[in-house]
Amino acid sequence: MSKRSTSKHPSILTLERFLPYRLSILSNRISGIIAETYRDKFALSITEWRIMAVLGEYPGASADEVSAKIQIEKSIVSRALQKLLARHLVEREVDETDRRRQNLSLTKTGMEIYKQVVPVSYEYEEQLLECFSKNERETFDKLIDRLYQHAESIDPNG
Amino acid sequence: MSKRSTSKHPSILTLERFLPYRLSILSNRISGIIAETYRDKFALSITEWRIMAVLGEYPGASADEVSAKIQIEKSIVSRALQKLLARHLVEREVDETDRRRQNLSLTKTGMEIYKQVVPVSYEYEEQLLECFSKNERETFDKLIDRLYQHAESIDPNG
DNA sequence: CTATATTGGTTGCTATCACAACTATTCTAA
DNA sequence: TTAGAATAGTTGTGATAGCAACCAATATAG
Repeated sequence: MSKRSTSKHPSILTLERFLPYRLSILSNRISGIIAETYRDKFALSITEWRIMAVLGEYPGASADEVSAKIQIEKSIVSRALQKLLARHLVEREVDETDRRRQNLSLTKTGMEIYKQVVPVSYEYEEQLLECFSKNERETFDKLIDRLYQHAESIDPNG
Repeated sequence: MSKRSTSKHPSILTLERFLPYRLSILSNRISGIIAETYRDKFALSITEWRIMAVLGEYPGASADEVSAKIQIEKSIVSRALQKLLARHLVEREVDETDRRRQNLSLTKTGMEIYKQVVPVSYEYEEQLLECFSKNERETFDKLIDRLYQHAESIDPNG
């Protein structure tokens, strides 16, 4: 517990130096740029693209599995899927061994789009990482992963 | 401009290793935890808190300045402000030298809340950074800032 | 001056998100 | 078996985000 209310911190919060804020701004910026590209070039939202990305990696996944994978509410996945189905980028078939479940996969068209988006994404990532040396990339990678692991273990009411 | 379409990248995108995705997940996780605290303990949304944080740092700021500072659409700031005004956490007065402008500041109550939220925020940040050494914190700091600077310079249609 | 552009701020509209309720199917345990 | 819990997925609803249109005040240019 070891929580004390002595003033070990400043009494004013400088937003620009506050880690959660900075990560949020950074992430918004980085996602925003690529979201624009996905939208303009492929008419896909980030969520839609993430669903397709999962299906590219794991064909036959269920909506629930996709939802868990990309950490997006299943209702949101459900509605995004409706659009992808309507555009025939994704198809689904009822799993015969468990008729609650629907196995999802990219259609031929969906796969064509997928194959176009993948390199664009990698190019963008590459462009971002230009500002780091090889060493820095590895460090950044490691630190991000560690922070994520650590954050997962934090109890909001600790 | 030195863009090649030779397959220097894999043909499948592994979402979990894709930087923009990882940053987004990380940021969501980190903001999500603290959002819960703000909501439960102070009935504030992240946006509302950010507005208050700016006003704590810069009393007398205008809605436009707040909006620019926290990089949130002015319409969203406007609506969030309505709530803060209704709860008497923030007050505003028309600037007499420019009657379009309204100078915002925390009320007495708002300041009390502010003083409670600040240490909670710092504690949380501290808790997050536990997983880094002093050196790693500095490195992470530097890399984040550099990446942000760099991202700002990227042309989406480059 | 006065027409026009600019700026600070609000409002309308639509899309998206979060959460809960609901349907249908399958699993579990008496 | 069969009642109740669990699971896959959809839908309803309210809150928030993002964009554009808008109003009012001010600044600028002819």
